[in-house]
Amino acid sequence: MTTHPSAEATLDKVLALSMLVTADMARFEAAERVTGPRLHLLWQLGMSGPCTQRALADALDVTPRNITGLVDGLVDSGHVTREPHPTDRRATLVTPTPAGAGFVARLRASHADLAEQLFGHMTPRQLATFTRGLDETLERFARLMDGDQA
Amino acid sequence: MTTHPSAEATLDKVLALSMLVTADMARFEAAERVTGPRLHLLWQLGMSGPCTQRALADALDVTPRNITGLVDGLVDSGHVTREPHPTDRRATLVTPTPAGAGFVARLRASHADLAEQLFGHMTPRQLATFTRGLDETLERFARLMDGDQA
DNA sequence: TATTGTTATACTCTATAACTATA
DNA sequence: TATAGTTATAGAGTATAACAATA
Repeated sequence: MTTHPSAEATLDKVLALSMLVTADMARFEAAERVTGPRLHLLWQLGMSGPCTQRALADALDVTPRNITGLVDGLVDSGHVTREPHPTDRRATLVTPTPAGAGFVARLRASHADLAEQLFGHMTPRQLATFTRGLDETLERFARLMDGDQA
Repeated sequence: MTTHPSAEATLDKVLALSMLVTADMARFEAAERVTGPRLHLLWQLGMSGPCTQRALADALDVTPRNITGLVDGLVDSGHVTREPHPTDRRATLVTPTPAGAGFVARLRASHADLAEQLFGHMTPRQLATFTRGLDETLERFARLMDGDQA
């Protein structure tokens, strides 16, 4: 009954899934009154712990000027504070407030919940098979990008 | 050797794939000097054919005011023109120029090429298995969103 | 009255360039 | 001299609200 899918049909489904994940994230952002780039910064901060704006600029791959704006917004919304760097008086340590830490915790919980909703029903074997397909695709992508740079 | 992946690890890989696809698209946009939202509009226009700004606003799920700005930019860059609607003098028909049509053709070719690069090496059976995993995940997502609305 | 698209206004994200304070 | 962060300036995308022309 099912004819074999074309590579293009499969890519379309990857894109569709990507859009749905993005939409789910947008819902979380709207509920928490935090924009995408600010969420990204908070997520990074949750992984790294308090760090300089320069480090955030490198991690998020945006300009230092951009980080200034994002941190300004997150200070206004009460998610982070700027603390003095203990040894370098030029630098500031962007530090989560309790509200900011709570946000990151909810974000992590939401992430885990989505994973469970999407994949929790699969048997370990099904999940392994599907994940292997993802791994292969990610590898192909890595090779593709290496090739284009060379 | 491979322990079974966790649902969360699999979701992380879906997100990683999503980011790579987005990065690939960004490269195309930069090469063509067209921004993401304008590309989206042109893609939609390629599917629908010439249509009103109102129809584009509905299709892209943005405000009519926003479409005005996007079309302004695409008129400036020579990708579309505003033509009078044959029967409704309030409306305009956003219409691709030859340059705009060429852009959409290149976008489609790029899409097909990426699909081939990512999935062309898989056997029909492997591709079918992987695609089935995607289908299941998309279905779970659909159910999840229905449930949240109810 | 309702609809199409625009003007007016405002906010966020993004970038480059010039500048200050510190290393 | 080099680095961390800011001010200044600019452009794109997004939204709401008020308005004009037309249906």
